Amino acid sequence: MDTHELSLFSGLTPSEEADVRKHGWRRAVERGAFIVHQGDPATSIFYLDEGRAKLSQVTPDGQEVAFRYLGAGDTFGAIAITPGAIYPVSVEAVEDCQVLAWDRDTIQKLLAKNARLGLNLTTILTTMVRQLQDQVRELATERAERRIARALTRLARQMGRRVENGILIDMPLSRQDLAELTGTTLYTVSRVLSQWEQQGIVESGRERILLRIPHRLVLIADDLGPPNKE
Amino acid sequence: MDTHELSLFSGLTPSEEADVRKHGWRRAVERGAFIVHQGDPATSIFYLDEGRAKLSQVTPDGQEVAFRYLGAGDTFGAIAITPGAIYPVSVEAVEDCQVLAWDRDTIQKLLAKNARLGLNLTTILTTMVRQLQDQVRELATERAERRIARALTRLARQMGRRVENGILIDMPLSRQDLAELTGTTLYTVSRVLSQWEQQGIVESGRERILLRIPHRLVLIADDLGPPNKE
DNA sequence: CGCTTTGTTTGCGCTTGCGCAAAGAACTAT
DNA sequence: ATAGTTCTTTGCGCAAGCGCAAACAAAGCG
Repeated sequence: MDTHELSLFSGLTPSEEADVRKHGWRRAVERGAFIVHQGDPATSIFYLDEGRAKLSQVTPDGQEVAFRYLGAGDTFGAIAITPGAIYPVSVEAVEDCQVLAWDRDTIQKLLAKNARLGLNLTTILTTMVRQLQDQVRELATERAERRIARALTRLARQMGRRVENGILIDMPLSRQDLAELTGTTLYTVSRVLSQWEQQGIVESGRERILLRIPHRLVLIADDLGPPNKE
Repeated sequence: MDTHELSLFSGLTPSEEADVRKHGWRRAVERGAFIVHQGDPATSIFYLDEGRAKLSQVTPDGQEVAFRYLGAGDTFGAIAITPGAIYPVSVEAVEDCQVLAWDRDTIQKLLAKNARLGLNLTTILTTMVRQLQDQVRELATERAERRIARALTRLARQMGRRVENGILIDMPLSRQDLAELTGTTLYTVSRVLSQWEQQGIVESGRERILLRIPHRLVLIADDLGPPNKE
C-alpha cells in the first residue's frame, strides 16, 4: 500500500539500475537540512537512498502541513519533469540522508531509453494520488482521534521498529509533527496521547512514541474501537 | 492551474492525435450514470471528450467525498496503467458525456510509440498531485466559509458561464454537492450561502449558484475579505 | 392540478476541538 | 551544576460547525 513495494528501480536489471544511478548525482544531506524548497524552480527529481525526510507545505500565514514521511526507496520531486514547474512542497531531512538526483534532461533521456522506468514513475504517481485522496477523505470525514490513530499505524508500518514491548516509531516525532500530519493541533494530539497512555495503548515521551497495543489503534482508526465508556 | 491548459493530446500533431483517438473506443454516458465504479478492477484509462462529471469517493459508512468536477479535455482513471489496480474513486456523469477509453495494453503501446503522450500523462498526474495537496492543506488549515469560497471560485473558473449580472456555475449543483466538495455539511453550506446572499455576493436557488461579485469571494478565499463586522 | 419527491432554510442545543496560559519535564550548553 | 531552550501536559473558556427537526419551496408526475 506504500511506495515501499514499488521503487523507481523495480523490475530493472542490476545493470539497468546501475546505469540509471550513475547518471544521477549523489548528495549527502544532514538532519534538519532541506533537500527541496517550496517555491524553488523544480529542476531535479530525487530518489531517497538512505535516511528519512518530511514532505510538507507551509501556508501563506506560516502554518505547516505535512503530507507524509519518506523513507529509503521513495521518489519525490517528479514535478521537475514538467518544464517551468515550481516545487509546491518542501522536503526536509529528519535524519541524515543520502539522495540521488537527476535533472530534467537526464531523466527524460533515461525515460526514453527505458520503458519500465516510465511505468514505475507512473505507478509511483498514481500511488501518490491515491494516498492523497485517502488523506482528503480522512480530513473531510473523520475526527481528530481517528486520524491520529491512522497516522500512527501508518508510521508504524512505514518506520516502526519492533522492540520488546511493542512497536517504536523509529524517528524523532513531536506532538507538533503529528499535529501537522493529521490536520489538528499540538494540544489535541497531546490530550489524545495522554488518554491512550492511560489505557495502556501507547507509551510516549519527548519526540518518541511506542505503540504497546497496535491492534487497539487499528480498531480506533477503523472505528470498531472498544467503546471508551462501559 | 487546471488540467485545462494541458490535455492528454497537447503538443501532438493532428495525425498523432487522430491515431491515439482511433485506438480508443468511444462511449456515450447519460447524466447520472457512472463511468467508473469505485472498487472495480481498473482496466481502462479515460478521456472526457464532452460533458461534465464528478470524481468522488464513498467512505465505508456511506458518506461521499468529492475531489473535483471534470470537464471536456480531462483525463481520469490513469491508475489503469498499473496491472492489478482497483479504481479508488467513482466518476459520475453530471450531464450527458462522451468519453474515450483505452485499455491497459492499448495505452501502453501508445505510450511506447509516442514519448510526448507519456510526458503529458506525467504532467497530468503531477498536476493532480498538486491539486490534491492543495485540497489537503485547505482542509487542514482553513475554515468552512473559506473553503466554500475557494470551491466556488474554482468552479467558476472551470465551468462558469458569464451572464448579465455575474458568473453562473453552469451545472446543477446542490448544497449537498458543495458540502461533499468542501468537507462540510449541507447545513453549513446553506447558512454560508444565505449570508452571502444577504450581502449581495451571490444569488442562489435550487441547484443553482450565480456569483454576482466574484471578486468578493476571492477576497474571502484569501482572507482579505472585508471583515463581516464593523 | 393536486400529490409526491427532492432540495433548501433556519432555530436550537450540543459536541468537538481550538488556543491561551502556566506549570512541569527533558534535553543542551556553558 | 545552572541556566536556557525546547517540548509536553492540562485547566479553562470559547467558537465553529454539526445535525436534528420542522417548515417551506420548487420541480416532477400522474
